[in-house]
Amino acid sequence: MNAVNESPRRKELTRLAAQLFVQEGFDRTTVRMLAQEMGIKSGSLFHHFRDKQEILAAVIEEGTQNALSLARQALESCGDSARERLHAMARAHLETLLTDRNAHVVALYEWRRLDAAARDHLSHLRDAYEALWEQVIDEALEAGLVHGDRFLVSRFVMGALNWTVRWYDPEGERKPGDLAHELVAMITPAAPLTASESTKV
Amino acid sequence: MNAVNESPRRKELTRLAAQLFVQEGFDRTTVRMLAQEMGIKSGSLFHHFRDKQEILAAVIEEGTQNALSLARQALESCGDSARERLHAMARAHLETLLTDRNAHVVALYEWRRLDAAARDHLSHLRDAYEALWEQVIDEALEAGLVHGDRFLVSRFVMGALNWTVRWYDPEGERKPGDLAHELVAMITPAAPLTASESTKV
DNA sequence: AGATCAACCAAGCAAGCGCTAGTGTAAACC
DNA sequence: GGTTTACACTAGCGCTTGCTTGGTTGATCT
Repeated sequence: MNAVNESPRRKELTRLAAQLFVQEGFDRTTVRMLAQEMGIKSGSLFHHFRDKQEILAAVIEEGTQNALSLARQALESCGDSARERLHAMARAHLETLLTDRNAHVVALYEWRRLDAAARDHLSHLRDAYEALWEQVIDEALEAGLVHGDRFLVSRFVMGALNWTVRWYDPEGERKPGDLAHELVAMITPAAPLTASESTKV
Repeated sequence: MNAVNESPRRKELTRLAAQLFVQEGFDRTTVRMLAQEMGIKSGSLFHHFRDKQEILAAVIEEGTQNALSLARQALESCGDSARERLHAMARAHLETLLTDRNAHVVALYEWRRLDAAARDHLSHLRDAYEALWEQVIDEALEAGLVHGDRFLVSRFVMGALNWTVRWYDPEGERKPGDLAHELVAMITPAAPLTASESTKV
């Protein structure tokens, strides 16, 4: 009912909605489908969410919050070198893309379906996340680890990472840490790895 | 009427549809909106296309065909070095992303709305395009221009390039050639440019 | 014991959807 | 000169959509 309400029930419903939104797309997912997946009738759905849009906003907010806190955590617990921090960010990004896959796919594909108010609110969250990235990229540039335009490098990196939802297979052999390692290796001149890059959580 | 029909009229309608699909998304674009944009009534639309899905398929096919032929052309008219070929591919990719922006955004975002038959047909086209990329990436790897896993490198590069539709401003100062140059520079160890990279069409 | 409240349901409304049927008309073809 | 073809129209069918309304239930609080 309340927009700020974060009851466990609502969280669970949000998780189910995310799954359906990924399977069918937001527009093709009807309130009746959502209700059935949740084990209730379509009318009851509007007790938890004001309207369909609010469900979408809840899904995206959940995913973005998780990404943000995971990234902050990763930066706190990694080493100080620019290379380690870059690797930690990439790895955190890929890990949240894996664990909250549905929410992030929805955020990437259905962002435009948000109404103006929700988009405004959520873009602040996203900006906070991207600011972390720009900071780490800046450090990498200053350390001479990466070369090029600050704006372009961060865009290219974000693109490479976000594109992974298209082809990454969580059941496969490659782990998020491996992908992060390969990406960092690709954009930096060859240099020996520090120990923490292959072991740290 | 015919699916293979490529009358100028149909091409123009396809172009208009692409624009609307980008603005509103495929599902939210009604046949009445499409018809109005085309200056006809909604019923008349089904003289040109069997159903709404066929319009989507036409939009995506148009864009992919253009990308494919532009890429082939670029590879034919560029130098032989791995670096030049990589740059030419990236530049061609960005140029078609610019000139056929609407069609490509639709292809990226609305692919899943295609029915099985259309998806099957179009995925062959897309595979042909991606094969060109893998070939160029292979050459770059063999030449020692780029290091890393063949599969991952091509995915990362495609991601970085396709992500540009999110932030690239065609009115800005950066040209497709500049972006391609920056990308190639980012993923290859520092090396002097050949003359053709900054002048060739 | 009475009041409150979250959570749900049955029923259905008004609007909009993709698409069809049947018709008109002007140009192109034999 | 009659037939065909391309392209457009009007009218509306059958269905689905997001959402509302009014009411029931069972747990919790006072």
